[in-house]
Amino acid sequence: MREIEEIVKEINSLDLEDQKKLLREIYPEYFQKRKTKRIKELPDLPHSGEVITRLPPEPNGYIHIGHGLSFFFNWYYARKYNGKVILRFDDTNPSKEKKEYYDSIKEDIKWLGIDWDIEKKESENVERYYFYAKELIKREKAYVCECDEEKIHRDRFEMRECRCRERGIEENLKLFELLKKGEIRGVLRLKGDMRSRNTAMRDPTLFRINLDPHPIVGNKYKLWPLYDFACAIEDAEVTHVLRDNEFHFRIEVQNYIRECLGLKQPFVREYSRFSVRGTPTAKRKIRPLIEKNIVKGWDDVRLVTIRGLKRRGILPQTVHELGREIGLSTAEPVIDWSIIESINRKLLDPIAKRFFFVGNPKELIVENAPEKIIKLRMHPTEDLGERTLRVGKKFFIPDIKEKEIRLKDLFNVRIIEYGEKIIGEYIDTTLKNIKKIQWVPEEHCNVEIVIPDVLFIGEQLNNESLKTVSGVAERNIESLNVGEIIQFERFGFCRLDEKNDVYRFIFTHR
RNA sequence: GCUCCGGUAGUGUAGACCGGUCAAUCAUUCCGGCCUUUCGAGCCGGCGACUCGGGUUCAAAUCCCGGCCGGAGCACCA
Repeated sequence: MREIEEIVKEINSLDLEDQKKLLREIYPEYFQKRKTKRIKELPDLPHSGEVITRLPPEPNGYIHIGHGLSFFFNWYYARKYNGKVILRFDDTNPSKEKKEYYDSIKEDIKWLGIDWDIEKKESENVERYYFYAKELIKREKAYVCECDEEKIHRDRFEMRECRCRERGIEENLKLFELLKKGEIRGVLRLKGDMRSRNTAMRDPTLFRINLDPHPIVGNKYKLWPLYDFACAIEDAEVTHVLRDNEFHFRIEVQNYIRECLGLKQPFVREYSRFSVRGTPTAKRKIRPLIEKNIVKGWDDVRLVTIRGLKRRGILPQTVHELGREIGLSTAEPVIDWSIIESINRKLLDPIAKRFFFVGNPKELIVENAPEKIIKLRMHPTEDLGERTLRVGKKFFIPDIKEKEIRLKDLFNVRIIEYGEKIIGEYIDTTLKNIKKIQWVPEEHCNVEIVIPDVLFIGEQLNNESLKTVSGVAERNIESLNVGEIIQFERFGFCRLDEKNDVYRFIFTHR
């Protein structure tokens, strides 16, 4: 070993060039550039046997891109390892769940291109939670506490154990039955560790009484499990839990509950919550914006709710790609819209039909223009079919200063007069190196394009987060269906949102 | 406040676990150029980063300690 040290010392005493020279002689491969081009994939996870993951939405609102990414990760690994996906509604709070959201969430998940093998609702599993609760009581790991909320709080803060903790098994069992009937006030608590540094471990509440009717099971139950308990039981059936670090401190609790009950422990992997710059995701932040009419609803195109993204023209696959890009990051990513747009553009470019559109148009009259019917490709390189345009003397064009222009794909025009209308004269069709402009023939559709921008710049509300451009487009857009995403050449990708006298589009991105 | 977690170009990300192919990856933004009957796509090039300070070591983005900054949690919500 001394020899090695001496050799290292000797080599280190050489200067860099000499070291390189020496290395070139004895180990030339070192200098060959290693190509590390690889497609971005999510890292492997430890697994053996069947893989089961879960998507756990609470049916209390619309899901957003954060849920979408979380669902994507869980779905991705289940599919990668030929496992199963459980869609599980975490609906154990009768005061918050709403019937309508069960379906809307399923629609949104389907739209994302994410499927599942098993669907369940925790609200339909309450008897099972009761069973395990009694089991915990029998193992002296849980007790009924009749203290009020405030005292429980204080005890927790002061790390003091409650006297309710000393009750015997039989009494706890009896009180638990009364709790189920709602005949006494109180909660079921876990015998955790009141001195734990993790406050979540200080005898957390497992069940509480809630008399509100539940959208699925109505008034069947008065005693409802809390998140940690229901989740601990349910997650014993999955092998991999991928979730954001909001739940970091609950892992210890849930693991402990399963340990007490002799249930299996899933593999847990956490990642950070992420956000999109200038765009709120939290319901409590979005709701006031809706109430103040700053955004138009949960599907507002400036939001990153799944509905908002869909309306804007973001493709489901873009969410998948974004998931691969960010990965199970433990930093706190703040995604720029440009990254979403760039991914989306690459996916959209080969499949979006092209049409002509002119914003803020001016009229151009070309007196001696030959009337004709022309055919144009729907896409410059892909085979998406053709479209026809009938052209005459009258055109709509953007405002120009040039003396000579070429109407793209048509002919050259010499400008004679600039006024309210522009008057021009037909030259010829030979391709010249002059400015090519977009145009729309006399037969046109009126178009409005809504252009979204970020809602917030820093903490400041962006007053110009929604702009509108009016203009005209070729009549061929009449054949489009609402929801189709096309490209208005030299303007950008747009999604048809509404088809009336005026065609309303949402600007997706350039 | 307390407890955890994190910090690589403007942004996202690879590398870190296992120190030496890192003179640091890929993408995005921005800027040039090429190509194109789209200002889109594509191609080529450019700018641009290891949070700071100490320590360990022949050698630190990588290991250790501390500061700074950011985030999360601290419910009879999930």
